[in-house]
Amino acid sequence: MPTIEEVAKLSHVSRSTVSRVINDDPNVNAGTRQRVKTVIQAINFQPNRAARRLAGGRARVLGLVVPVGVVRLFTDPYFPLLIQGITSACNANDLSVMLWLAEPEYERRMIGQIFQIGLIDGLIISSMLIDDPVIQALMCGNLPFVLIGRHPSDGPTNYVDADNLNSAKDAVTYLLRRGRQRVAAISGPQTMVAGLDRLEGYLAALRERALTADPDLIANGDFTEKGGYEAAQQLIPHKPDAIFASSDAMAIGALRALREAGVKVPDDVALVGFDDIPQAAHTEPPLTTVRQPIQRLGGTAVEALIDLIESPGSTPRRIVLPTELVIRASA
Amino acid sequence: MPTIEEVAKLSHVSRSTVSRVINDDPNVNAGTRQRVKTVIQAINFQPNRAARRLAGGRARVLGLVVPVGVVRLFTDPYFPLLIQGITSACNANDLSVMLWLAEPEYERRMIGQIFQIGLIDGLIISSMLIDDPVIQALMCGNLPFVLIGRHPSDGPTNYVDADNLNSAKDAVTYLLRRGRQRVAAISGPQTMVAGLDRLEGYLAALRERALTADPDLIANGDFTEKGGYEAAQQLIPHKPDAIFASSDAMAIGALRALREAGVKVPDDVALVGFDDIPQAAHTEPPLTTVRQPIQRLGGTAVEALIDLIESPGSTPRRIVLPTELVIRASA
DNA sequence: CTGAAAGCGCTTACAG
DNA sequence: CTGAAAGCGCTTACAG
Repeated sequence: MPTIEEVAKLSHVSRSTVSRVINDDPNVNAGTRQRVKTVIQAINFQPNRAARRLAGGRARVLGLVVPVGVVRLFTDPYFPLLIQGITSACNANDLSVMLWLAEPEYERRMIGQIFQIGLIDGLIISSMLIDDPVIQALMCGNLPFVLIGRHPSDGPTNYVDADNLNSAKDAVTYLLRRGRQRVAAISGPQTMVAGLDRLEGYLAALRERALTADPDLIANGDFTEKGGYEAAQQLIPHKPDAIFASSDAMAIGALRALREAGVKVPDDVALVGFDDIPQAAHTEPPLTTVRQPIQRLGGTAVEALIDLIESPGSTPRRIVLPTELVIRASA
Repeated sequence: MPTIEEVAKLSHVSRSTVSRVINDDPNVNAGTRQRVKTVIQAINFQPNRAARRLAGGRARVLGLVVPVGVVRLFTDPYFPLLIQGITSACNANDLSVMLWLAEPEYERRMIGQIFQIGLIDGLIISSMLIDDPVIQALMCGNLPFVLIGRHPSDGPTNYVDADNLNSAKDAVTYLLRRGRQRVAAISGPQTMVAGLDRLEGYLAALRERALTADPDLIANGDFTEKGGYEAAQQLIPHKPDAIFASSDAMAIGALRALREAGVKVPDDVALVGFDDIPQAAHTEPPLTTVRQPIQRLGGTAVEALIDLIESPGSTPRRIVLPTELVIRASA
């Protein structure tokens, strides 16, 4: 495995100069730079990341924390897509990814690892619970990090998020405009900001039309198919004529409950989901839903993090990406 | 961030001794060890992995290469489950995971990275093409690696695999025993060992009963739903009374083709899949299929790799995990 | 624009 | 059982 020392020898310069070339330091004579680059190519030199990091440079490695159990990981296409978006952006930027899937049993140890591992330049964290201790700890440390999904704290947290509130509001407004009178909501878990914001969007849409929210028309789900199914069962006796589900998985569960209850979609009850997962196009009837730019969310997070690593201490990055209401047959 | 130096100072020993304690070197006096451990606890010291690795020790980081595009990554629950199994085993062993999702455009660069990054102790690679250059390169290098899915080379490669050949053979034998006369196969891509082995199992089952394989009853798929759909369409005119599909995704595609052609499953055509993905239980009719222990595959790979890192140069590890034929309604 | 030197935080012979 | 020293492969002031 070639080292910087060998490159230096072969190109008749010092290690310092080779290091400058590697790091694109402008203070190198063009000819020298060319010579060094040729040697690097020739012997296929790649700087050792561990050494680089240790010496105070960048390892060019990002950490990614995905704190969900198996069930959601493979139930919900959100995560593969997100991981894909992140990986893709990292590849494009010559960065590697270190993945932590948080399992509750190991969470404490994981927190320790992530900080002190000394191996990563920054961290991306997806869908944390609002009061997750990891975020608290991170805010006290000095490792740059970007959240996927905004964090409600006042601190200078950096995040990238879909515009959950406004998309939910738009979706519900759409139902209202189409003449629906009793629009119900199946909310996501209120321990996650996405759950909170989507419900808030629902309420905002009602408020805008001076409608009062009916507690009987709001049922709690947990973003899963099963949760949506049960929530819909709870809702049906109260005769909604539309349901806004905070996730497609829950919408699909609701669809099942409605079918079982003999309720026609969209004739009796219009149904709108959130996410636009692949199955959404293949339900019966196909689901009208809010499309999140999941991969772009991941890519944008990587870019924000790179930015943050390169210019720390600048103003917090808080990026909100727009969504799109995909109208199919269910509403 | 505490360093080994501080631990040494606080416990009144040298850095060497602290290092020995960290690395469970038996040559440390019990009292000293206790004292050092107490200090480590007290200041929450975690050794810097980059430094450790650089100094010749272990970073306690494994690399994971998953060379598939988005489509398969989120179409196929195989990968999330595998990643989960690997992560889980790593957590249990205090190891971190570095993930590379190989995108074709970056594959060459990725290969370079993986070797020379100097950041990982070993590598797990899943579902490589048979002639993938990464494996060639890896065999020449000196980074310990374990394949998920066997490699047909003669070299001393280490792998963990499901028993694809025998499971496929058993599945087909099951169809034959139930009196099916014209058992067709939808094969996986023949550029992957799993595709190869499962087809080989099909052929072996026929051979065992002294039946000749009919080329018209073998159609090529690519492990996707679409591929299975098209393969089945190709098969139907040749009147099979059973189909063995090399993956559930393909079986689901075949089911759709059969339904569209008005062919009844299992009455007219019995259908067996492979994988036992979650949807398999919810098709109409529910799918009889071969269940792979995907998570265990991942966990076993981690253990084999740890083993390999700790005792390099020992005999190659080639572990084949048994599967299970899950009988539902389709055959 | 370039090089010599110190240092990042560890591990590992070596000597005792 | 323990410590002093060298070294892993880089980066980064510092001096020129």
